[in-house]
Amino acid sequence: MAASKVLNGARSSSRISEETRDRILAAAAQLHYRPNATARALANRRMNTIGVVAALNDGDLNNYAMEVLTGVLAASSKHEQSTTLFTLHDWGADVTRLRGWCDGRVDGMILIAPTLTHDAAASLPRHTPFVSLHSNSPLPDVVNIESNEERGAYEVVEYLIEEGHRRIMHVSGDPGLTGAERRVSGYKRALAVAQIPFDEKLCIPSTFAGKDARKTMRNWLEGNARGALPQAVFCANDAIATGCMEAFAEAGLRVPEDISVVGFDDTLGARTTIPQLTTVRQPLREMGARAVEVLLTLIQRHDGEEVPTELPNRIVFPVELVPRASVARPPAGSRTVPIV
Amino acid sequence: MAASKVLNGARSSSRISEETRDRILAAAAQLHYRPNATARALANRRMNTIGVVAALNDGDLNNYAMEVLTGVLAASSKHEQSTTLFTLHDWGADVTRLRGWCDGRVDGMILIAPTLTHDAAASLPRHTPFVSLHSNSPLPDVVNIESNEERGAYEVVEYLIEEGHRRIMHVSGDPGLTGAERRVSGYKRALAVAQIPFDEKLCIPSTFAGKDARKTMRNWLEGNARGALPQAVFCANDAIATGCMEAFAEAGLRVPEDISVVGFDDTLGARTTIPQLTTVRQPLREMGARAVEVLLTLIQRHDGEEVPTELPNRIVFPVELVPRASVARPPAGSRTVPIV
DNA sequence: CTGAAAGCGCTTACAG
DNA sequence: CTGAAAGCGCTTACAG
Repeated sequence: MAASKVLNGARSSSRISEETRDRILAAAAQLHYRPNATARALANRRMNTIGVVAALNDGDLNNYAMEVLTGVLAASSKHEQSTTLFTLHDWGADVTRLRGWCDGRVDGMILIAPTLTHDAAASLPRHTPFVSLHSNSPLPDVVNIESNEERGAYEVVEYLIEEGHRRIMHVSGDPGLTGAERRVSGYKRALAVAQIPFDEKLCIPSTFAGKDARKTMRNWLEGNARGALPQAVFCANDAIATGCMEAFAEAGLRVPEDISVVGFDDTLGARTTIPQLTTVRQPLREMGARAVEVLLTLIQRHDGEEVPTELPNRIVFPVELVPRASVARPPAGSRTVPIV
Repeated sequence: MAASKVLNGARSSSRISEETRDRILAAAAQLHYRPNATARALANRRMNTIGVVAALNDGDLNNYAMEVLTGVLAASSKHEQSTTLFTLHDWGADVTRLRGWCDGRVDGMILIAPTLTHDAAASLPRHTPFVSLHSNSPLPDVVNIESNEERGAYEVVEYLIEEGHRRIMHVSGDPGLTGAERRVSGYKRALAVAQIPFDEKLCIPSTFAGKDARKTMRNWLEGNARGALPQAVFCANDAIATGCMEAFAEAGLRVPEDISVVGFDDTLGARTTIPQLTTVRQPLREMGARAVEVLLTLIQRHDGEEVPTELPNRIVFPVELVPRASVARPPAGSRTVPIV
């Protein structure tokens, strides 16, 4: 009836008389009428909800995902969309679950740092729009939001070099992940530009989880003489940096007096270490917010609305060096690598 | 048709012949049939989704809420429920929004640390079941999950006293919040038992946000002579403790050599400070998981199912002292308060 | 054991 | 400007 129009407000403005309008409103108020979201969703084919999918490490969301989520929440609440959060343990094993969630309970999905095989990606349902953030590989028909990681890595290593460091270690993320590889590239490029030879023994593989990095660094410290210590460590993310700082503290090494440390991401954790961490800021919240905006236009288009916006397959955000207290000039007597 | 029964599986087991059953399944597979969640929800009056509501500080979820959320996510995914996350800025101003979310899009709501006035609480819709965690005041008809905060505060202060501290500062949470007050009580009680007179000047009001605590402690350090320094600080949560540790680091004070610090909650942040933080563990994940279990039985009951479980209004979880590296015996020459 | 029918609570052409 | 009707895609008595 007309009730629907009136109650949905602005939409059909003028076509109802003041009187019936008031009558409807009065009745609604008296009956404590509350529209039902599921019925509305069924009729509209629109749940006004967006889904967010992230993998859990050790049972919890990491700081990186949290930052992105924060941006997503802000943007979707601005657009009066609910956001439902789905977690999985392993992108490979859990695609089936992911597919199952695309049953109309959400209008679209944001995938945070998915690592999907080509086949898995191809099996994603076509009736649900997707946006990914930092996808490990390009997903067909999915717009991917990423940041200029290689450049960030380059800049932070360049910065260390400018501060006088030459013997710079890199503790990298999970081997095989694009994000990890891009940081290694940036690291190598900065060394090359400064004509510092790349030393394989200073490029230590680890994972993006802080716990692993702590162990990795502990082992390294046990297995190497004090003289082998680098002047600075470029860690592939803030969690790794924190893990390394813990290992250094245990070994009696002071940051930054004995060794400089830099991270990547600029998550909340980067500001609660002591000293605060020099890092490369990825605008994760903005990226999360943008994911929502993009997804929303994808959903409109999917609904058949004519949306003029052009959408590229990739959106690349700039990164930014954030100097804080964890970097100092190398200690006077520290061993340096001769310029080749 | 019978299709519904077959596709919903186990439910009506035997009453359909093998043959039609197979026929149905085959057709479903061939048509790529996917049940629609909103239609199902409308018919069942059950969305299989639970809502979580938390307030934002400075635009993001704090570590406390994160831990709870993690527990909620684990439990709801175990029960094959989605969880949608709602954020608000102010419990007082946003009750209207909260009410609006109770429109069938979720089957029940978990409120994380709500601070609702009596009136606001009374205005919560009766058609949606609620569970609260650490509610600031008892909510009518809402089961509240909390922990033994007073006892936790008592135990950690007692521990500091056992370690030889007598001049113990407390940096408290937001004045007026029950959680903050309970910690103050425990602090006072432990002092009283040890016959240490309560010194108002050592009970510093702050807020549960780490940033504020950092400022609070900075100001305190500037306004007080070094001799006035306490031997130990009991902080009302881990974020406050981290903020204080930062202020101490800036002032050149070493933890725990110059001053001991303890926190409360045992969030992830407690393990990434250097030194790691001695704290009082609240089993936040378990509490979040329990909230889901309780809410689910509330929902069943609401649906008219006979659920035998008795549900108390309050569920109180025990807390546990977690000694780590941020506490040492007080420095030899430090000023102590004479026993009265 | 199976199928036709009504209903969940909305929205939206469509005919007056 | 307004109201009666059909439809969104399921589930569940109910009659065969």
